[in-house]
Amino acid sequence: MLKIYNSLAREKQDFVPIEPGVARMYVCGMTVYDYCHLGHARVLVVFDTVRRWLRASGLNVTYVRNITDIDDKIIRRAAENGESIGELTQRFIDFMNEDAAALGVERPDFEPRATAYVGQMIALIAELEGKGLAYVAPDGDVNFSVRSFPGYGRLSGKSLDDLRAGERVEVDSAKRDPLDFVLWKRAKPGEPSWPSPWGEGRPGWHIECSAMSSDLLGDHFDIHGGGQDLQFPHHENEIAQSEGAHGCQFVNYWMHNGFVRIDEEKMSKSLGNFLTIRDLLQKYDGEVVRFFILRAHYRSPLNYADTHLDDARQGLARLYTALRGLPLTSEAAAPDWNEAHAQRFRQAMDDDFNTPGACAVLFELAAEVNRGGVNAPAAARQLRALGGVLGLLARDAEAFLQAAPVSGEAATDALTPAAIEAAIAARAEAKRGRDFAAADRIRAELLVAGVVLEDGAQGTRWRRT
RNA sequence: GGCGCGAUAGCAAAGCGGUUAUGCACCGGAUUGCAAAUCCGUGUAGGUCGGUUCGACUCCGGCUCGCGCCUCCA
Repeated sequence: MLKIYNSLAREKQDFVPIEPGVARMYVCGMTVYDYCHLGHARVLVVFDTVRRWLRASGLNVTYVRNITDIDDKIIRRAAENGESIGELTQRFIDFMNEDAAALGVERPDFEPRATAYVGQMIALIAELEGKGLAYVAPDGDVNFSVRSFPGYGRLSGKSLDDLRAGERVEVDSAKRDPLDFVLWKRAKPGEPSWPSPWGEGRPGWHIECSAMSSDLLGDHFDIHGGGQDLQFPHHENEIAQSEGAHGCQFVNYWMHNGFVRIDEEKMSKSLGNFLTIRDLLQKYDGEVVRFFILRAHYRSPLNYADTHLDDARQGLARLYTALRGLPLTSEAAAPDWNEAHAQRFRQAMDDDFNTPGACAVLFELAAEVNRGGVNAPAAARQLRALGGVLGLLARDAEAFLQAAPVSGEAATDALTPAAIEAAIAARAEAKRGRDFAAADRIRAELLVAGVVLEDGAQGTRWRRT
């Protein structure tokens, strides 16, 4: 039985889908005005893995991840660049898709763009206005009235009075309560706008997700995910909008992934430690990055450091080493769920997506393979199959182990496979003449170039460090 | 100020009231011309003080330290 930590209940709960055999999930995606960073990578990978596990559990999953393609930052960035909003957002949507693919993230079933759902947003706002939950402020914006929605603060565990007492809530005279938030922004000159019952304007951020999720998944669905930082106010506001408008429960299970830190410091542009996925892929294989993310539990903080990525690379290399010689089948094979390792794997994943525990099982399988014996071939197939459930180990083992650096200095200097094979042949010749000094010199030179040799019964194999 | 989370061996990271997590690194052995890879093995844990218990890393409480949200943010 799958258990999910539900942020709403603040405890692990059995996952019971609304419709038996079906899981509907929505995850807050990117605002597309810049490159995706490591924090985005974590949301991408974590919920991709959630989706894969739900599917492996036999559920028919519908996965929606939205794209915010209209917002203050986008408008500003496009103006700075002197390009249209459409050009800017499309470019970064393409980059996002490239980055996600490098991390082994599958495309969601739906990737709705906010600008394609303005009609639904207007309808939703009108609904809220009709129910007395929204009002037109003196400045022309339409705001949501948090005081009119009982239960506001339930997800974040905040009470309106506590929030009001806080000093960081900005006082805005146009709002009846400082916590009220904008549903519809009145157009300013030169900004993109849409016609509405409240005049020309554009939607607020929070209303997007309420409109797109109910349109694609219904007014009540199973799982809603996102980064921890969205719990308040974004998700709190989504609940207020959706439940306020529809009068029914919005989401059954709320999932929030933890933050990424860099060298024990919060990742931020001002500290200059802001890592984009692109930067990271210069140094590390996308699958290594994915493995790094999955080796920590999704709710824990994840600290980035080069040494941790190096560790992840070494670990993944161990798994791939165990898969050497296993032919790659065109169809991803399903695991044998009756087998002991698979059962432990399932137990871990069923416990709130305990991917570190699941990875441990992968290593146990690798040891089983390496030990040899009659069970080794089955263990290798099982290793590949269970890895596949996590979106890992889908490549040919030698291809992974011999993969050259993608870019940067290391890529330019990297020896070609042909050069390496030539060196190996020269070394074999030296060995035949029992000139071990010459053979060792060749091996040492290759090692300096990042190539390790392994002499085996069937000749010499190589891999990159 | 309000609300919440965490502290596990050199590093990373899980489960678990009594029996090996796991990975990286390290050490010993096997293997190898020597290595590498692999196997076998040893060692290194559970912030601190107290409580519950026959027994606690695991439950409860205090303390210390670290972190997050309360503002756009994955």
